[in-house]
Amino acid sequence: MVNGASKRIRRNREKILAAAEQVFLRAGFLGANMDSIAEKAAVSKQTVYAHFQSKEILFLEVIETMTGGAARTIGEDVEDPLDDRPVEDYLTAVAIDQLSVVLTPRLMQLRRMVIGESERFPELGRSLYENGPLVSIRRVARALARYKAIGQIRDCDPLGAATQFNWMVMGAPTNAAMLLGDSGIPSRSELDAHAREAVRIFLAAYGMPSGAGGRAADPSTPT
Amino acid sequence: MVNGASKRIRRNREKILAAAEQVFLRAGFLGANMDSIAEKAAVSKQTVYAHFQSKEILFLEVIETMTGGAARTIGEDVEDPLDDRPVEDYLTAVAIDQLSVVLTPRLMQLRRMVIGESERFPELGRSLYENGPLVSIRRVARALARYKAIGQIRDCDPLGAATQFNWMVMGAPTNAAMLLGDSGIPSRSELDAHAREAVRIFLAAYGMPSGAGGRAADPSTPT
DNA sequence: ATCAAACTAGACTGTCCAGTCTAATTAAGA
DNA sequence: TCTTAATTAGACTGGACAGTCTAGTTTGAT
Repeated sequence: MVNGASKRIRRNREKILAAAEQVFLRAGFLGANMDSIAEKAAVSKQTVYAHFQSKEILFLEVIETMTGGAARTIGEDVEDPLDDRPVEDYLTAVAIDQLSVVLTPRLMQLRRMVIGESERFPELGRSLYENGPLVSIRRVARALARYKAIGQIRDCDPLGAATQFNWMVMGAPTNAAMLLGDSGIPSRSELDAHAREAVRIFLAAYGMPSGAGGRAADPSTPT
Repeated sequence: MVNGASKRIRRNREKILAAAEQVFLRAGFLGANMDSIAEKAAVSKQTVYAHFQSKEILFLEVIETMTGGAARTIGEDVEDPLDDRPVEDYLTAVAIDQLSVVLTPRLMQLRRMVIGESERFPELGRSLYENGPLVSIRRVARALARYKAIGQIRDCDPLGAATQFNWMVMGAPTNAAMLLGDSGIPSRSELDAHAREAVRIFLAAYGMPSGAGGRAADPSTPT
């Protein structure tokens, strides 16, 4: 080959990363074992070590890749509101988008792993926080600032309001999923209802008193 | 001794449990090692095994004790509102109480541990969920039902509203603490402000439109 | 004072596993 | 086709660690 990385090399690398992801997510760093990763990747143990110098390096590579990947996925769907949707519609769309991207078994397992290993690898926790919640919150804050400017929501600190909104939407389902396992992940329709209820509450507090964008608050159909 | 368990036996048992708690919380189940538990307890390894037949049994004992203990602590401070405090005062007191009980390094470490081991020991996750969030939520739901009956909040599903309230209060700080470590635990005054803001938002959505118990919503001073 | 139960130090066993080594095989670019 | 880098199976080393064993010591109830 003329310059580095033939097809086979890249393919093996991917196979190893995929296998390692499965094994690490299920067993954690200490519980995982390099022989089973090699076996699952259908590759010799030697090849694993040819690609990644140590268990720790492989682990970090897997987690960082997943963390970054998740960050990229969120926000591809709902672009910032350069359009002029009413706040309620925008917030509902964002909420549903986030819930359906984040509340998957794969990402919930990642989150459990990172939390569990956060004593051993604190930087992973910080990275997941900054690539996850913080990205979403900042995006919503930007939108809220714009909605505030055009008088669709009250005067408030956009970042603070966005933080509140974020955890009103994500708090209950993520915490349930953390402690109850993947069976704690709500169904699509539960998730939808939850998003709408969160938006309703948020706008009752931050929306305009009555006129303008926000419809009057309707306290029926709670979670 | 006349009947079982002399002082020494109980004392050793406590020493072992205390040492095990420290070691397990720091290192997790797999990362912990029985020799260091024995050493930290200032007890021989043999004695550890005389009290607890295996690492797993000791681990479960430690975690279950902590989980139950935490549940008992919450709610000792704020009794149900047999008194006739206004909703706002009651909810604020509950929020501050919960935040200050739950957001301690020790309980946050327990939570991280349980989440991290929830693949290996799923029952611990369920137990922590039922002894933690669920207890608080049900307590608030009972109170909300009463406040609804006396017309201090709107008509709503008390359990759903209590769930919303719980995660508005606990969502942001616990999630931050999970991923950012104990440095993510907010100070007493941040915690206070956060509790008040959560109550404000909650009452904007669930409180009575204007008169009665809830003061008019005031959107200044967000998180 | 006696004696049984609890405890001690520390050596020991068996298992698991990260990481290495070897010698042979395969594949792909020139 | 030739050559070189990548890969393979599997044996091997060394360390960590759960759990046991032994032989002797302390403790506390009677």
